[in-house]
Amino acid sequence: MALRHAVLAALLDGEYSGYQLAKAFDVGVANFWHALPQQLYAELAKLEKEGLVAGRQVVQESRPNKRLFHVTDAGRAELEEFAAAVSKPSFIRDDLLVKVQVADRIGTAPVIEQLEKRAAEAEAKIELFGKLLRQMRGDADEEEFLRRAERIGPYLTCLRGLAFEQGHRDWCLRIATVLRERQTTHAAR
Amino acid sequence: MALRHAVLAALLDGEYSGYQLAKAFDVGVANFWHALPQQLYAELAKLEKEGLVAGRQVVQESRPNKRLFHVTDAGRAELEEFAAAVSKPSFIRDDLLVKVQVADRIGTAPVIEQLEKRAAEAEAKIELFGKLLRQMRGDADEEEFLRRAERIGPYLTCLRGLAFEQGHRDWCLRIATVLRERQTTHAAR
DNA sequence: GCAGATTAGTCATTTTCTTGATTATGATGC
DNA sequence: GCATCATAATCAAGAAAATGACTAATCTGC
Repeated sequence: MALRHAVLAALLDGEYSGYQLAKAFDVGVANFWHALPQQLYAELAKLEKEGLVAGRQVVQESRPNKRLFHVTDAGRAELEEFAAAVSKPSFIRDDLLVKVQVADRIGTAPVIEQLEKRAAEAEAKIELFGKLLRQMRGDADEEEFLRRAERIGPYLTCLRGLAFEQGHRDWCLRIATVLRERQTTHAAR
Repeated sequence: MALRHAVLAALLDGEYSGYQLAKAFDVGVANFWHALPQQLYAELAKLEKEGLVAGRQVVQESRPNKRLFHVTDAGRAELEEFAAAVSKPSFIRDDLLVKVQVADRIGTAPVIEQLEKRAAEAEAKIELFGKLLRQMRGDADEEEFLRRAERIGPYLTCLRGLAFEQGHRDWCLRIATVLRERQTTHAAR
C-alpha cells in the first residue's frame, strides 16, 4: 500500500483524470513518486471501490471522454493515518550503481558512456525543477515564500527532487572523470 | 532481472554465503542495492541453477554449515552484457516525500517528528560510510587512491551512498525547520 | 490526405518484493 | 543455568510493480 497514498496526495490539489495523473507520475515531474499509467488506472479503480476517491464523468467533444477524480473525506482520513504511521526507510536502488561497482573489473568504456548520458538527463531535470520552483514561488524569494505561502508541499518535495538530481549529476560526472583518467593511465586491462 | 546483477556484482569480490550477502544487502552497507535474506537465497538458487554462480559446502564445527558462492565465467559474461545494456532511469520513491507533499494540508506534527528521525538515521549512515571509505583508501588521500588502487568500484558506489545520505539529511532538517516555524507563526491549522 | 503524435483508457501476465513463520546450533550475557 | 543473540538457511503467501499488447478518437505536421 504505497502508490495508494501517492495517488491520494497528488489528488489533494484538485481533480485529475487517470491520464493526467499518469503524465505527472511519469517522466520528470514525478518529484515524489513514479508509476506507470496502468498502475494508476488500477489504483484509481481500487481507491474508488473503497470510497477513498470519487470520479465524475466529463463528456468532451474534441477528445475522448474522461473521468476526473477527487479525494473523499474517507480518503483524506486515510492520508492522515498514513502520515502519522512510521515510514519505511528509503533505499537507493539503481542499475548504474551496480555497473559502477563492477566497472573496474569488466570494462569501463560502456559504463562511462552511461554515466555521461545520465549526467545529461539529470541536468535536464535540474533545469525543469528549477523552473517549477520559480513558477511556484513567483516573485517572492524562497525563505519568504516558505514562510507565507498557503501551500508549500509540492515546493518542498520538488526541492528534494532538485537536490537528488544535482547529487546524481555531480557523482556521475566525477566518476566518469575518474574512470576515464584511469583508462588512459592504467592503460592495461 | 535486477537483483540478479547486484548479487553477481557483490560476489565479484570473493566468496560469500547467502547469510553474509544478506547482511551486506541489509541495513547500512547496502550502498548500491538493498534486499532481504529470502530474496537473496532465492536469487542464489536461481543463479546456481543457471550456472552463473557456483557454491561449495563448507563444513563448520562451531557454526551451522554454510555454502560459499562465487561467480562463474558465465556469470561474469552475464555481468558484462548487463553493464553494456541501457540502464533504466532511477526514481525517488519514498514514503516520507509523500507525507511532506501533504503535510501542510493534514497536520504537520507527526511529519516533523519523522523528518527528524530520518535525519538522525541518515547521520548514522553518513558516519558509517565515512568510516568505510577511510578504511578502503587507507593512508592515501582520495585523489591518490582513485588514481592508483586496483579495485575502486566499491569505493565509488559508497561515495554515492554518502552523498545521497548527506542530501537526505540536509533536506530533512531544512524541511523540519520550515514546517516547525510555520507551526508557530501560522498558528491556525 | 495521410502518417504520426496526443488524449483517454483497459486487460492480462509475469516478475519482484515484502511479510511472516520455522528450524537448528552454538556463543554470549547476566 | 537460562535467556537471548548470532549464524545459517528455508518455505509459503500475498502485495506491488513492471511489461506488453490493444482500442479509439482527434489533432498536427508536412
